[in-house]
Amino acid sequence: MDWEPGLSIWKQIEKQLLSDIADGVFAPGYKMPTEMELVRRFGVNRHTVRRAMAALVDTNVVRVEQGRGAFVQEPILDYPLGAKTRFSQIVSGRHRLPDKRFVSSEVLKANALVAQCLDVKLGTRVIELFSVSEADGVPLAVATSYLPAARFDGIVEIFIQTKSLTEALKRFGIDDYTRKTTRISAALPSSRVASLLKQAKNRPVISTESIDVDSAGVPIEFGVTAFSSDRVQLIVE
Amino acid sequence: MDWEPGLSIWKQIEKQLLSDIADGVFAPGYKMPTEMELVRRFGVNRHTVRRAMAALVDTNVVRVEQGRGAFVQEPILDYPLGAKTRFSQIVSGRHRLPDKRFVSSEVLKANALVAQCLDVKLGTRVIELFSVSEADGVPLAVATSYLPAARFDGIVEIFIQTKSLTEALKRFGIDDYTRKTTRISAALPSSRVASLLKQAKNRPVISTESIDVDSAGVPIEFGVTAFSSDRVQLIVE
DNA sequence: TAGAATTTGTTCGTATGTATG
DNA sequence: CCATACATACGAACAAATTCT
Repeated sequence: MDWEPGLSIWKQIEKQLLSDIADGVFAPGYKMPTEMELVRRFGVNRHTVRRAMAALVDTNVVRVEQGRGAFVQEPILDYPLGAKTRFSQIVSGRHRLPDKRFVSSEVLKANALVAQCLDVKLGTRVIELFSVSEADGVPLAVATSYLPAARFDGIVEIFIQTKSLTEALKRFGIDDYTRKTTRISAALPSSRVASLLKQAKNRPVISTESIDVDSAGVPIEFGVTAFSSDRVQLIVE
Repeated sequence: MDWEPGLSIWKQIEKQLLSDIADGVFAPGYKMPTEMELVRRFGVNRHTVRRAMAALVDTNVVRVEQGRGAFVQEPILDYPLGAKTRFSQIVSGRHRLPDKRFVSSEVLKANALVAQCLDVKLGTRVIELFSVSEADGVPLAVATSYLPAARFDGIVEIFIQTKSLTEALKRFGIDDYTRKTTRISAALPSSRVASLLKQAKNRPVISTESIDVDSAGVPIEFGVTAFSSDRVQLIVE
């Protein structure tokens, strides 16, 4: 690399790395070269490389983790939390292609939490449905939904076909439902969730618990969702 | 330890540990004895101890972290996110004693994010104010507030006296202000934030960015808050 | 699961060029 | 011309976190 006079070397390196990222040489979510590799590539001191990287961290273009490396920040989707927000609408409204992948489902007896949230008796049979929400093929969240089995028998098959819970609920006569309350917390993902999200186990997830009710106010779904904190931000108005 | 007949040993151990926790022998947030220590204390096999611990994890009384140990879960404060929610009201409403500790403050020039959120020119002088919000002496959140320096000159001293930003803003003629939007994400804390929160660096925080506006709609404060995810849960109606 | 290797973070020290008064 | 301050750039050593074997 030959240096233009008048502009400091670290700024020229910053510029070069920035254009590499823009060109997709280093893709979002993936690891950047190590400092030593960049030292060799640019033929400068490690401090100089670090100065350039620090500038990229400042502008939120990359994120650095001690002992692991530097990673290109992914575009963050703003996910508004409202009574009627629907995943597919939000994602396609951002000009990204939404998809909801079925993972697995099971019928089991409601534990204390599920029973309370769905307002059913302890031990009532409920459907547990795992799915992954994606945008442009990148997983954004893994959702666990609980629905009363008696009322929604066979909904899983419809969900697999339509890839939409909203759509599946319509087939059961529920044209409209609203989000009641949402509890928000943060946690580290289990290895299963981390692998479904295709993210490192040490990156946190935003975890939400929410209850959807039909127009009569009867709970129809209790959902636990883990959002990748690197790819999604929740917005409250 | 002598075992009562008719009740499985692991349940008796669970009961004993539960009462130890209730008695404060193991305090919230602190480490439980290691499995091997419990094995020696109860004179049983490690599997029996693990069975009891698993029950405590199920009921969310303790949390275990691989390689670190088991920790007594702390009581989780539900923190409603609303346009007019005030920290001290929420905490005292839960019959806990709120406190807001001043940490440090500084006057500096607004960077891009701060300038945009406060709707001021880049480089405008702003007050940066760090504080820790506590309930019963336990830190719940560290807050970083940015206020335009020109309008709120001397507010830091008032904040230190009154321990309340709401109160301090009143002295500047702001009797009422509302939260506009809140962005919610999750992250791992910096070492500074972790130590202020008195929590492990590998436990995530819930991070919020919010803008407060006065009754005329003019931004008066931009706040970045890191909530301990082990002690606080955000609630959206 | 214990230690080695890898990778980033921090702190010394040295030297150089530039702007300022 | 000199003194000072400041940003840049390089070198070496060690600390801390993670990953590999």
